[in-house]
Amino acid sequence: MATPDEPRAAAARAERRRQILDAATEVFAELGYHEASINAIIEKAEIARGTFYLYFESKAAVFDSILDNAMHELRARISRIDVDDPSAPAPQVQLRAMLVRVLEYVVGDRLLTRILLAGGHTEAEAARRLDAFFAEVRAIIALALHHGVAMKLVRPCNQELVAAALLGTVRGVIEALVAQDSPPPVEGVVNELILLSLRGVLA
Amino acid sequence: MATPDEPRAAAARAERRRQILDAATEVFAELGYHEASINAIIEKAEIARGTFYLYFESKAAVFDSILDNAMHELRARISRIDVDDPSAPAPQVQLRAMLVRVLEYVVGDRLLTRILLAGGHTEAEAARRLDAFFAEVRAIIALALHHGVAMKLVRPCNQELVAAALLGTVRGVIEALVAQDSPPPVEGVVNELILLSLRGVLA
Amino acid sequence: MATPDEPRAAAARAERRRQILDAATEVFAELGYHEASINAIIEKAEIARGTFYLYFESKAAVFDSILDNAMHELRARISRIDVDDPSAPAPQVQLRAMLVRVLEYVVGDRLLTRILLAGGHTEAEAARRLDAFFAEVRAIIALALHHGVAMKLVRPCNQELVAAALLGTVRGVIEALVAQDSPPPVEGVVNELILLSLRGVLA
Amino acid sequence: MATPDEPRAAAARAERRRQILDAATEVFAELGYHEASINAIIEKAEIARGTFYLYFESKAAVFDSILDNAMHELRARISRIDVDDPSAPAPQVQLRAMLVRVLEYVVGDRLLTRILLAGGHTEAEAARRLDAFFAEVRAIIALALHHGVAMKLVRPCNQELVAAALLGTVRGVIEALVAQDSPPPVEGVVNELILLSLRGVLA
DNA sequence: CATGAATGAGTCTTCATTCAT
DNA sequence: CATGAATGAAGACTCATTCAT
Repeated sequence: MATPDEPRAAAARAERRRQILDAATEVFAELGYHEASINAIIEKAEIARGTFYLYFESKAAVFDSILDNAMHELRARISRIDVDDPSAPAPQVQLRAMLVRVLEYVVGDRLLTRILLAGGHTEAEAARRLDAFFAEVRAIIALALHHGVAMKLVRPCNQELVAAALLGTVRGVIEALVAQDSPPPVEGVVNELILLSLRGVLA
Repeated sequence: MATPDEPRAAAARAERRRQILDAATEVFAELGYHEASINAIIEKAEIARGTFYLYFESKAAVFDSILDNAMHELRARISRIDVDDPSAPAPQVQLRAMLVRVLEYVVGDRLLTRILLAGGHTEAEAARRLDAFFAEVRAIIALALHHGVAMKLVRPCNQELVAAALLGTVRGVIEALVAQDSPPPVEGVVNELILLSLRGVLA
Repeated sequence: MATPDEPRAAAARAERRRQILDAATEVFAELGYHEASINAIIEKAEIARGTFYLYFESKAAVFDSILDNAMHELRARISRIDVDDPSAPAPQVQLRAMLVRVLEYVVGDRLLTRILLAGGHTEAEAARRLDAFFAEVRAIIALALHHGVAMKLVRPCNQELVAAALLGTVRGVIEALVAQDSPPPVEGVVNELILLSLRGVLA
Repeated sequence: MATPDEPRAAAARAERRRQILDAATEVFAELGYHEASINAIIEKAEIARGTFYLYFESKAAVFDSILDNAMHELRARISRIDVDDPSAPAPQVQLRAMLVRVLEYVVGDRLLTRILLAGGHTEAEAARRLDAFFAEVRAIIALALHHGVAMKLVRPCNQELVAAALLGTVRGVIEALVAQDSPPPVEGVVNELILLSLRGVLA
């Protein structure tokens, strides 16, 4: 009797989850982790208090889930630049494509991005994972620089430091983008970004 | 009879205030605004609950005071670059000196810096002022770019965007610095930073 | 499915509210507004701290609610005396009936009455409303005297002053009544009260 | 060396006490016992915090002292009416004189009177003594009625009850008086009061 | 599964009182 | 005597979480 309902039920469940996640995202983006109350979330999601805890075990859990999802999406858009495969596009082309993907995602979900960049989530677990994520990205950049230097494409430099700097550059641009109500087309922004960064590091 | 005591009393008061401010800075840096409890602050400062309220009217007030102080110090170290006065040092020299001043301050008070960069201080007033501060800095950078372009020193670019990017670059570097237990000498960092940024924008 | 529960839930809610109101009335009557602590109220009501705030938004709010209710009941028992309608009972009969109604209510809820007469409720809003209430009653008495004088039933007098005096008289009697553990039958008290007051003002 | 200073010192001490008492009276009259803070009192008295406790052992103590003083003054103005001494003025004359004395005092120190009538001083000791005072006055009135009945001057009545009523009458009038900014001459008020009360009780 | 009433630990803040100078 | 900095007990209120229906 339950069997044929199961997939339908699972779908319904996933939908519910989504509904809560969306409401929570809005609330967290607007108020930050601490000021955001379960109350605000369940009101926006139009569910009862207890229902919330049927889908997430705590306020921290929704927050982590939201962040995880965002980091997952970003990871999917960030790829190591392939310099070995001769059939791959030129490094600059790959870089540009990646930046376009990232910025488009980021601009497309400004709420999420705001949460991601807000920092100060004393929610311990989330803070740890977010740090880890940025460390990961920094490492990717550092590695790219390393390869670049080896290939004499990039000037010699303190790669760790420059990676941190470049990550900051991108974050600065993203912050500027998501702060605006109607962000400009991503293409132009990426042009500036690449111009600025590449000239800074190329040999 | 009371006269000679007055300055001493005032000094004692200032000292006490400092003691609280220092404790609060530590706590805010470690836990963020919300998780930081008055309890934690007074325990670290080794004072009684009431004493705290003798020196600050609320938790928000200490926090604001800490941030204000930091922003004040930073403002004092940030100066517009003088390109008109022929007796002034070359722009690049001025820029380097400024960056050294700023980074040295920032590295010297890592706790404060962490608070400054943490963001997500739902303390409304503080958030507002911090935003204003960064907007100010961004405006200074944008103006410098503007002059640079006019003087043909800087390549034409979207100055607002590049200013946001450069501010991000510096923040990225600062974050990397304050995250380390024993930060490297500031000079070298500034060299990298200048190399990276200037090459990115010069004509 | 939810429909039949709704009225039951509403009833349960009203009951809970009553339970808190009753506990609070006892506590306020015994200790006065300020000494009465939320703690004392919830202990007497045997509910948790949070539950209290589910039904009243603040200590002041319960207090106001209690007073409002008392004033409402009293207003319902106080009526202007009708001297125009020939089918109405004689003024003295109406007066007596009103006093019986009022005193019976007052004796029936001695706790409430004590709160009402206690005064000194620094709870600003409550104080304002209570003053307004007594002013209202005084005005009704003054008007009655006014009519009485016009009809030559009442001797000429400073009506405002006499109204204040008569209100005081009734309050004096009420205070005496509620101070006793087993108040005497209201009828006798009303007899004395009417005898005393009427002889004082009749022409 | 100390001896000749002693009286002077004692006088200074008494003056200081007075100064505090006056300030406290103002504050208590305006704010009531609970809202009145030691802070407000010492500010108005222009003394230091510790100094207050040199003259009164607690907030309750000042309050008690103020009330005691007021009750003392009133007691001095309230006297049993002498009906036995043939050389004494007629009872009604004595009564009138007493009421004039009382009302004049009461109008002359409206702040004190407000405190006296405010009630709701959860300050336990004060409440007890105030109750005792009013009980005392009520007893005096009851006794007078008793004598009056015995002498066939007063109609038979429930003397306790009527005493409570009459005390209420006077309180009602006093309240009306002290509520006004510029109270009317006491004589007229006493006339109304006597007319009202005597007619109510005379045989 | 959904509900929402109930819970109580935890927070900030006030203020009467003390005591070293 | 006078001072006022320091104290800490006590109070009102919030909000994440649980659980009986």
